[in-house]
This record gives sequence, structure tokens and C-alpha cells, in this order.
Amino acid sequence: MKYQAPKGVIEYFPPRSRSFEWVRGTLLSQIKRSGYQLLELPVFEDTELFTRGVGASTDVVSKEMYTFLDRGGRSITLRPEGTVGALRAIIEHGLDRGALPTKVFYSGAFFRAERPQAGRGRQFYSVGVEAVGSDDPALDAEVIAIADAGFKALGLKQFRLEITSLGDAQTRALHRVDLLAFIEGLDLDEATIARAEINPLRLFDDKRKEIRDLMDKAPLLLDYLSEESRQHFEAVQSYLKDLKIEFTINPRMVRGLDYYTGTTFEFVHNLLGAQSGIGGGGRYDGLMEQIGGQPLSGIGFGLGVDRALLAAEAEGVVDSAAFLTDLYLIPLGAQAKTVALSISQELRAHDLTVDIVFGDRSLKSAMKSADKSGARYVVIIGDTELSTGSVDLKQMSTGETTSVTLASLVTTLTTKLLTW
RNA sequence: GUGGGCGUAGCUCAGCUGGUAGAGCACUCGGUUGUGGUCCGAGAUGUCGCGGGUUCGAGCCCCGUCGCUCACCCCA
Repeated sequence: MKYQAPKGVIEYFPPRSRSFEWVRGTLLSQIKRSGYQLLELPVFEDTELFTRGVGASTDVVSKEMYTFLDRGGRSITLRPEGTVGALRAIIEHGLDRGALPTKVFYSGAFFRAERPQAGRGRQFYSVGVEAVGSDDPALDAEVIAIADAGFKALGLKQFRLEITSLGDAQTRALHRVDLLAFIEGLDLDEATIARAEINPLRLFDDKRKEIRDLMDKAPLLLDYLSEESRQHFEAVQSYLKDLKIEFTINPRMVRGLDYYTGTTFEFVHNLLGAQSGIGGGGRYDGLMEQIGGQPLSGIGFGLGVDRALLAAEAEGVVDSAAFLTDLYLIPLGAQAKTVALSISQELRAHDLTVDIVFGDRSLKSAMKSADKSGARYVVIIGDTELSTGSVDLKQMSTGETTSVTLASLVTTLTTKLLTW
């Protein structure tokens, strides 16, 4: 019996796992430096949290959740997204009782039982933020700017930011009446009618040209915005312009989660095929109340780490230089190993990346693996070195060696690497 | 969930109209005594995704199944 990973899961292993780590770390560092604090949450929650929060009629809830009964007969669901779980934790622990907005971030695996495809796994990785308790449009701009900065920090260029406003509840109700009337006048096939019944906005992002043409004259939600929503949306746009963040307004953008209101946005990458959304988010007025909290507005985003990595690979911007080993130690003989182990311990305590050749390999093959590891420096420890207490520090890129005492290895190496 | 393509060594793939498996890269060792990236030599590795069927004989044909992939759908 040969075991395989469950269908549709994405696994990261060397050497690509380093790239994954780099992508996630880069996105997270943009978030952390903006004052967001970690929320480490369960990957499963009470099923009802998602049906109420995300919306029972959404595709995500109605046909994509991993739901099961636990041993106590409780209905449990593997989290399909991050926002409602984050808000549940904020409410449960009273994080919204202090100074507002409450700014938190998360990072981890999410689960959706979809048909797998490139960029779409049944377990996928997201990092996200939630800022709860302020309806300041400047906060919308900050949230968008963080995601934008994250993608740019990765070196991505071939993506665009699309934004729109879904307005408030009243806006959507008014628009819905007109949109339904409009759709009723169209000649559509059954499947499309069924989709429209669940969410008429869906027809706006249908990929078929016929439908696109038909929807060309459909009433747009943006034209129904209340004065307040309109001003908020304009303020957001003006902040983004000040920040020199380019965006396009896409009045046909559709979100599959029910909780979105007001400012809504999506980052789309050009080289990813069908699964091109690398991040998205928006405001959610009413969601806090919906799941039992205070009536606070909030805004957040989720960024797809898997897709961001795919995008970075497609653009050829993966930073492989970030993974190099500083020093490779080659011990020759039993006594040398003892010394190598203790030297590595000391160097690592000084934040240096150190690796050792294990096994009794020939010097030649040890040098080969040092070379392949991408080590910047190599030190050989044999009988000579042990008796003199000094080693040759070899710089692999140039082949130059400098003689240093074992005792001063830490300082020598540290200063050399500083100017690397 | 629906439809199309694919599934051969760790990786990329070759394998003609069915006769019982190969290349390149990677890997290990070596090219004399303690120094890598080139070159040369040697070596190891596969139940040809899995299960059935047709056949004297199947990696090549048929069915099923699992998985990957692309599109729909959906979204991160």
C-alpha cells in the first residue's frame, strides 16, 4: 500500500518550500509593520458560525465546506475562510472593548471541497488582516495599501487592483429590485436562471460572451449608491491616488461571500489562468452583529499565499539569494566533529546560518555538497586545524581563503557577511 | 459538481503498427596523498499510478479506479 496525500491538497517540500516561506514571510512583514497583531485560531469552528456569517446560500457554505460531526455529536466545519473566525475570536475575547479599531492578522490553512486546479487546492494558505471598529475611509486605504505593498515587496508587477463599492443594505435592496426586473426580461438557460436566483449579481461575472453582452445594459450597483456610500467610496479613491496606488473601478465585481458591503477590492494577476485572484477583501458592515457582536463596521483582506507564489514564479522574481547558508563546516575525523558541532552552536547563537557535512565522506564530495548548498563560506576542520587552532576560511564565490583562529571565527565571519 | 487532456526511474521525458524498459539531469563512488563549480570513468534506482480484461504475449488495446492538469463553476 502506497499512501498518497488526500486529493487536491497542496504540499510544499524542499526546495520549493523555501519559496513558499519567503512569500508568506514577505506578505506578513508588511502586515506586522502596520500595527496588526497575531490571532492564532482553530482551523475548525462550529458549523453555524459559517452558515450565519458567510451566508447559507453562498457556494462556499452550500457546497464547499468540510463538515462533520465530532465525537460529541457537534457539527464542526474546517474553516473555508478567515474573517468570521477572526471576528468570533474578537467578540469572544472582548478585543473590541478597548481602543478601536482592533487590528489583527492571521496566517494559515483553509479548506474548501472544490474540484482542484492550478492555484486552487482543497487546503490552501492565506494570510489576512481584519480591522474592526472604524468606518474611516482612510482605514480602507491602509488595508488596501498593505496588500499592495506585500505584492510589490515580492517583486510582482503583472497584477492589477480592482475596486468597487457594494454600498449599504438599502442601496443593494433598491438595486436588486431593478436588476431582477432586468434579468427577467432576458432569455436565459436554466442553469443561469438558477444562479441568478441565488445571487443575481453573479451574472455580472459570467465568462460567456453572450451573457456579457446581455448584461451590458444591466443596472449597475454603483449607480445606486447612497450619498454617504458615494462619499466614502470617493474618499477611498482619493487616498489611494495620494498613495500612488493604481486601481481600476470594476462595477461588475462580484464577491461570493454575503458579508461584504461598501468598499470591496480584488488583486488580479495576469499570468495565472482561471484562478487569477491573488487577494481580495472589503468592508463588512453588519457582520459583527450577525454573529453576535457589537454593531461595528470592519474591513479586511485575505491574500492567497499559494497563488502569490505561483505569480512570483510566473514572473521569475523568486528571491533565491535569501536562502543561502553562511558557513559550511567540513570536519575530518571524530574529534573534528566535536569541534564542528560546538562551533556551529556558537555561530548559530550569533544568528549565522551554519551547516555541517555529516557522514564520513571524502573531502572532495564534502566540498561538492558545500558548493551545492549555496554556502558562502567553507571551513575545513582536520588534524592540522585542531593542533594549530586556526582554520582557512574559504569564500566560495572567489575561492579566496583567509587564515583565522577558531576563537575569532565568529567576529571575522560576522563582519565579512555584513559587507556581503 | 460538469466536460477535455494526461499519469514510464528523484526530475524532464523517449519507447515505431502489442514481444517483456531507455536517455539526459540529479545522486553515490573514483580519476592517488586535505579543497567545490568543468571534464572523464564506474555504479545504484522502476511491481511503466492502481485493479481487472483481451492476447501465446501489454508500458503500448479495452473497462474501472485513483491522482494530476485545463476549462466551466468558484474564490484565496
